[in-house]
Amino acid sequence: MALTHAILATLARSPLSGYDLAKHFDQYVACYWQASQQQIYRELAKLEVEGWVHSHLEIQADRPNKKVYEITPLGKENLKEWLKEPSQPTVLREDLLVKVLAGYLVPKNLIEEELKRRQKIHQNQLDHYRQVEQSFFANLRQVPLEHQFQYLTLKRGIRYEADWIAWCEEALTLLAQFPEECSRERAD
Amino acid sequence: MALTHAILATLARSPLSGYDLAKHFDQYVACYWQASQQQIYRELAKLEVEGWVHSHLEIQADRPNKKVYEITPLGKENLKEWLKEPSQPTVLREDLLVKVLAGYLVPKNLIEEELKRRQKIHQNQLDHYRQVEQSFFANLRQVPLEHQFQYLTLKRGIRYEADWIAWCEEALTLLAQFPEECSRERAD
DNA sequence: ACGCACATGTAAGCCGTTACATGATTAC
DNA sequence: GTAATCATGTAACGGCTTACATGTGCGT
Repeated sequence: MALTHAILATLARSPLSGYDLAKHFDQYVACYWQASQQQIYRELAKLEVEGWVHSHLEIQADRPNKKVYEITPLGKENLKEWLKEPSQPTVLREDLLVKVLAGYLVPKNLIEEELKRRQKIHQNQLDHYRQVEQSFFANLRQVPLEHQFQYLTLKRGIRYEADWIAWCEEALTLLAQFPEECSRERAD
Repeated sequence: MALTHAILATLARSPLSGYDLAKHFDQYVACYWQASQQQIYRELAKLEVEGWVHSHLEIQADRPNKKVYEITPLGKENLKEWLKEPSQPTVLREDLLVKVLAGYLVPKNLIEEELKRRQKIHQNQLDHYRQVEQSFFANLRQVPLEHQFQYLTLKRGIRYEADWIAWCEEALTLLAQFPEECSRERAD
């Protein structure tokens, strides 16, 4: 399981509370690892039992207190060991493609609208990543090494979104050439 | 849940046994929906209870008998209804990117090797998809409509793999420019 | 005799999703 | 006063993975 290591890898860069981790994940890690707040809290509790992280309460005057988690030397060792293991490509499960596969069963414009909707989602995400790129990685050689590695992951996110947009465009073009007959219902 | 609909969508094209479904998934559906044999068997049992598919035993002389599943009109209605619902992008969970993020903790060549290994995996998959493209979709306008839609999904798979390869290449190039210091261990 | 492809399942455990629960502080 | 943000959790359910279990027929 790798949520464990996604959290360890993030904490290795700087200590964070569960809440801040969740926000960080949403902003920067989402392009390759999505996790809910609930998952993160549960996982942190486990990690602490294992001794891979430890926490201390940070008293805040103006806000609710927070529990800040830090990676332990043991946790860091564990993370390094994990880095050495080969990793497998993710299993893919993409609803939209299943819908495209069965698209001949419904009116053509239904699929077209769905493709356009989807294209916009990826465009928004791409815009977001590009903005992060501009703000934090404008001059790559002057940022700390950790951030240079982070930049590689951001690049992956950028490509991923751009690739989706390109496919949507391509699919829409091809769809336009398909015969209209798909919109007709058959008796069955 | 959409394994249900991935199976219905496949059975809508032609009846298949659980075993054949699993093989078909591996060959053609894997680029957007991966499912194990176990999942497929279990799901088929559920689908039959719901009345969305029904099965009959096909006696085979030279091989073990098989249970062939067909979609029912009710199942097809259900599938069409599902097609009308908007779908969300998949959640991503990519180990390799977590490893890249924490890559500064281990010797540089370790990450490089992993990237090269990964690039090969995607190259192999891409080669496979291109071969499917050549064999089945050489002249798109002469294949039945169902296959034209399937072609769109294959195109997604092709892009996906090509995109991974391109990113690996890019990441390797950038990595080569990173300082060597990452290979040094720090006292902590 | 052995391994492989064909063929169908069960069971345990883990992980992720969703809903629920609580409570403080800030801004309007 | 009420909505939003900050902050931390618990509980139930369901799906997915992994391992196990069983058996046929073909090729070598």
